Amino acid sequence: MRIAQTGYAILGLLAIEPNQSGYEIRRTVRDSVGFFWGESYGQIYPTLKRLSADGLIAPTEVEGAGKKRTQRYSLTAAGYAELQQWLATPYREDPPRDEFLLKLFFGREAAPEISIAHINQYQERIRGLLAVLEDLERLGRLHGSGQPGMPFWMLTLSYGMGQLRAGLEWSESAMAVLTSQEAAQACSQPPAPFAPQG
Amino acid sequence: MRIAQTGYAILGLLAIEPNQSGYEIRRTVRDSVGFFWGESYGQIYPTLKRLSADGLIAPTEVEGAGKKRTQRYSLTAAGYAELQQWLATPYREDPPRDEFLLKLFFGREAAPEISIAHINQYQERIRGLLAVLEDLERLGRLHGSGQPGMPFWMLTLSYGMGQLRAGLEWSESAMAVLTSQEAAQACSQPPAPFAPQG
DNA sequence: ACACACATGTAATTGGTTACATGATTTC
DNA sequence: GAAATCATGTAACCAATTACATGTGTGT
Repeated sequence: MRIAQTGYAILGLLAIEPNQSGYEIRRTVRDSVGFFWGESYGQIYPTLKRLSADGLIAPTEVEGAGKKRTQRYSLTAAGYAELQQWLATPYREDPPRDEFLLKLFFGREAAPEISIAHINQYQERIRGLLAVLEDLERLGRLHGSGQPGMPFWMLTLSYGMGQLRAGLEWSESAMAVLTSQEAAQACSQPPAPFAPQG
Repeated sequence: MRIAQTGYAILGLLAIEPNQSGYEIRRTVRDSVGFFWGESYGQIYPTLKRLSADGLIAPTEVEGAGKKRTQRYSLTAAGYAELQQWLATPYREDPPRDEFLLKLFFGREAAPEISIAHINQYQERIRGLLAVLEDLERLGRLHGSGQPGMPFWMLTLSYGMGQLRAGLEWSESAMAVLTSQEAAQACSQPPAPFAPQG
């Protein structure tokens, strides 16, 4: 009966909106929490089976048949209890792994243009995400009254926006550094000595 | 000859400081890039073997023997080339998974105190990290002249600090929201209906 | 006719963590 | 004498991604 993160994500989404299929859950994830959470079909469908077998969710509605069939699920009381218990425990602080920062950290082993390209990639992604979050916020303000989860959703949104804006600001100063004399000089110095036998 | 992230992390660290053992590499990771990167022994030692077999690193120094023995490695020319090639490719944008935000997103399914506890946990972690980064920055300024990688290291540091400070600021406003009438009200409303068969 | 969204699922692979096992050396 | 750090390594496990397989319905 051990449940992984994906399981709790599904329980939570079904608590907000019951009677969803695997396909719909995945779309909901993408469109609402996509900027801080992701799920793939390869994870969702088996997890749905598992949660159902454990009695934490139950199939509610079936539409169509055979290859064209939509199976929807809802939370059971046990599933809701499980979700609440999970919510009540401290969140897991998993080890960070940021390849962007790692490449930047090693930046002096390459030409400055390489790091500049990474920052460009970063800025593009950030700007894209920021646009998405702004849309999300606007939509939330319009259609969101009556939705009891809204204050919490907005909290995650404002978190994301704060992080993104800070990242964008930093990236400007990073650009300044990378186009400076200092960076060019650092990159032009010879690398540390190698071992023989290449 | 396919190398994973851990491999590149090791190559990069050996490019900065040659002649390091697995143990030292792990310490270096923890103490210098620990706020955005982590490595475990279970990953480091097998990877060192592999990189060595592939000729990207080579054993340079051995100290002691038997159970007490330190095996150090350095980059080969091929390893440095591999590192540079990796640096020159766009960084991988892996799917985000932030359990903190997920729990906060589902916050209305629990009592407000639950979410407040999460924010407290968050603030504590952030403040701890911020202190670490400030130390790191101070140390860098003192002993860091002559280190050609310094500008890049400082870039990752300022990135981290920017993110942390933005997070801290956000957390204050989040606290205000969570202690408000609005939050209490949202949490007191009944959950969405369950399926039968619990 | 073609592409895209709908819809469910499996299999292979990966890249990692955690726990375990062992022992020497240093510090309090 | 206990605890922490130094030091290397293996085995079990895990949760996830990716690619594959299959087919329907809708819009252009």
